[in-house]
Amino acid sequence: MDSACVYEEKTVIHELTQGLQMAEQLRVNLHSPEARDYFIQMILSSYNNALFALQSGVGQPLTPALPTPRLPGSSISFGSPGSGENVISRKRKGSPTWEDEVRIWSDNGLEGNADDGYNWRKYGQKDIQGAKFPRSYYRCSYRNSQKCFATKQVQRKDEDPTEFEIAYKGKHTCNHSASPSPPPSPKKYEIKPTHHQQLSPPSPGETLSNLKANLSVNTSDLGGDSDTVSSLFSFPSTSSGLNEDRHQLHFPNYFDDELLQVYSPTFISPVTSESNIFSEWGSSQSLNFLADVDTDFEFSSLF
DNA sequence: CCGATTTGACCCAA
DNA sequence: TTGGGTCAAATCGG
Repeated sequence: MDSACVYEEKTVIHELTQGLQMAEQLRVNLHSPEARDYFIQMILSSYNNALFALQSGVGQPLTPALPTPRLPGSSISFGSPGSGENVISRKRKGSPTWEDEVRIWSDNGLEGNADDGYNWRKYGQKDIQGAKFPRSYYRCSYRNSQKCFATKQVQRKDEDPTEFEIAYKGKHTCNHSASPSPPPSPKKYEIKPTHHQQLSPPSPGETLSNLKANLSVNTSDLGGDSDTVSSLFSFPSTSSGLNEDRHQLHFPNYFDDELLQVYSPTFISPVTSESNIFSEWGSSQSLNFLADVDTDFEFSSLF
C-alpha cells in the first residue's frame, strides 16, 4: 500500500537523520564512556531501523543476525558488569574479582563456549535467580597442569536465548591459547543456522548486522598503561594480557549479504532498548570505567 | 581408561 | 538467611 510506503520513507528519513545527529553527538562525547555507549547504541538503532524499514516495509525483519564465526566478533565487551539485576555478580570471598569483562555473544545456539581460543572446562552450573537459564562456569583446562586460573561464566540471556553473556575472570597463564587474534579457519566454530533463529524476537533491531558489517569500534582500556589494543579481536592476548578490562565493541566486516540472509537476528534490539545489553550491563557500575582510555573509533563508511 | 560434563552439596559474602 | 561460586562424586563418552 502506498501509505505504507510513505510511512516507510518517513521512517527512513527520520531514522537516518537521527543517526546523523547521534553520530555528531558521539563525536562530541567521545571521551565519555557512557555517553559513547549510548550514542553508539542510538546510531546503531537508527540505522537499523532505517534499514529495516527499507527492507521490509514495516513488517518482519528480513535480516538475520550475524553469526559469530569463531571470533568474538559480534561480541561486545564491557567493563564492569556490576549493575543492577541481571548482572553477573562477583560474590565469593577470596576469589579475586571478576575481571571487568563481559561479552555478549549472539551466536545461534553455539553456547557461549564458542571461540575465544582457549580450552575451557566446565566445572559448574547454577540456576540464577531471576534468570531463565542457568549460568555455566568454566575454568581453563590447564588449570592444574599450568596453573592457569582463568575462568569464565556463561549465561544465556533471558530475553534472547541466542545471546550469551560471558564474563571472564583471571588471566590465562597457560600457553595453550589457540592464537586468538589471527582467525584461523573457523571450522569448529562455524555457526549453523538452527532453530534458534525462529526464537529471535521480531524486534526491528535486526538489520543491525548490516551496520556491524561495516562498523568497527574498538576501545581499549589499559588500566594504567597506554597500550593500545593490537588486534581488533579482543581476546586477551598474551602480550597485553595483564589487564583484562578492555572494553570493546567490535563489529567485524566479514558478514556478507549471504550471511545476512541466512542468519537470524539476535544481536541487540536497540529499539526496544530496555532490555539490551547497554542498559543491562552498562548502567551503574560500568559508568565509571574507562576513565582514561584509548578510544578509537572507526566508522568505516557506514553505508 | 581417561578426560570432560553433570549435579547436588558445600562455602561464604552480602 | 540467601544466593552465587566452587567442589567433588557420579556419570558420560571417546
